[in-house]
Amino acid sequence: MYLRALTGLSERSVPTVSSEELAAAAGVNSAKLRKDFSYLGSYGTRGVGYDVEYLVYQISRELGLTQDWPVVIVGIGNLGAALANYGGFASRGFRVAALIDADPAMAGTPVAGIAVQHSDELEKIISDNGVSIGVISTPAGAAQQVCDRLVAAGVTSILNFAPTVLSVPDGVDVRKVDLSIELQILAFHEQRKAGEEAAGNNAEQADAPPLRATPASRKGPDGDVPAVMPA
Amino acid sequence: MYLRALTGLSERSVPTVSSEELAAAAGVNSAKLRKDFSYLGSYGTRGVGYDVEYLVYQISRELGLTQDWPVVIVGIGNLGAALANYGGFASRGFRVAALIDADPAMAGTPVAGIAVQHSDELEKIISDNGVSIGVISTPAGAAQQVCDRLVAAGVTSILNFAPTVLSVPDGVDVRKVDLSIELQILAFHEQRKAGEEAAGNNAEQADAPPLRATPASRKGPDGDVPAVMPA
DNA sequence: CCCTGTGAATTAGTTCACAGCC
DNA sequence: GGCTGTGAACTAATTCACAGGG
Repeated sequence: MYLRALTGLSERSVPTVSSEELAAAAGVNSAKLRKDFSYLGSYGTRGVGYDVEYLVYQISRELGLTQDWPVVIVGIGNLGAALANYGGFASRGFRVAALIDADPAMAGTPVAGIAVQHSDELEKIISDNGVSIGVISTPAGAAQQVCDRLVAAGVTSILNFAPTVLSVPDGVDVRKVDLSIELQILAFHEQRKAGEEAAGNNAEQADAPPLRATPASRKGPDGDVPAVMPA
Repeated sequence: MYLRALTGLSERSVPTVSSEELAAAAGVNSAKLRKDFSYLGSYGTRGVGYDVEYLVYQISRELGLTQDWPVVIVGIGNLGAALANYGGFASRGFRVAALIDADPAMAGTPVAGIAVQHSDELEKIISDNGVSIGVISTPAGAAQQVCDRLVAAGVTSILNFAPTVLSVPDGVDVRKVDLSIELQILAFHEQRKAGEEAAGNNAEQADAPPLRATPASRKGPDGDVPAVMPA
């Protein structure tokens, strides 16, 4: 989050920022930002602020983005192709080492400038390129099987776009991206906006989903309107 | 999160779950789950647990997923097409009301069974369909302009896949999806795995990024290894 | 004098532990 | 007897507020 804000400043050639400014850009309290950064080291200058470029580098390094991460994308449908074309990867140290698809007809087709390879080659590709991160954008039915092969071939981190829960052995990380979750969050806020005819509430881009003031004790079938929760 | 776990149970026709079981499936503590659910009402039965279908419905309703949300997708490249084809939307109450692209050559082309419409029609489509949620999957350069038109036409929630920060008036929600963030998180854990030659650490799919034990006081140029933070 | 870095104070979130109900 | 619902206890996160350096 901080890195994204800093990258923006960097692009606009801003040389330094104060915790106050950067916190505003990132949408957090400045004390929180200073405390967060203090865990990385003392990279600021009292009376001045933080050097943007230096901080970008330090955060990138801490996040492991200064090294080269070869990744493979398995499942080159629309989503796989979109990911292969996604500009944000390269600038973060991610290199698309290979695109893999089970469809023999796809083999050889260039997507984002890289020829798609058949899944028979999966194990060889992983070991030849020393890939430790795999992206799964196959249909749900194929995901677990692909996952098992990736893991057996040595992949230890998996980004799963398929709508299935993957099971993996200990020591392997899986992160699941559900494209509808964000829409659900928007719909939730949207619903609350609509229900705000009564009180004179403030509408903004809050992230917390307020519901009810106290644990409540309703029961029985529904029908009523969402209420209000702590914070 | 709970809803996803419950949907899985529902598909396997499991009639009831205890807080313990559901908590395990969702990866949280059972007391937390019970407290969370208590904010929605008393939907469990002591000695038995929660009725899966009933709970699915109650949570869906609270999240606003039992109503129909027409959405438009603007920018029908690979990503837009992938989103249009994404199965997870329909099951959550999201209905793709229209696909919009600025390229006149795209107009009329069916994507996911829906004919792409030209962006000249944007305002009319929004108002005819009562759309309040828009998805932007255009290139970065077009995003702000599209956003402005959506907002002017009455859209009050925007899901932004373009790699830009959008500015919107008060009362409009924007959520940004950065596909590389999840990869960054994986890379971070991956880096930490690699750096674990020293201590006999436990590797698992932790979500928290541990860094250093105490605010620290290093300075000067880099070169050293990530350290360890609170929890 | 401005702005960082950080203990102390405060606020929020989680877990415990058990009364109460099925 | 088993499991929910929830105050109380505990743990974590955030913010305050200010000493101290540039």
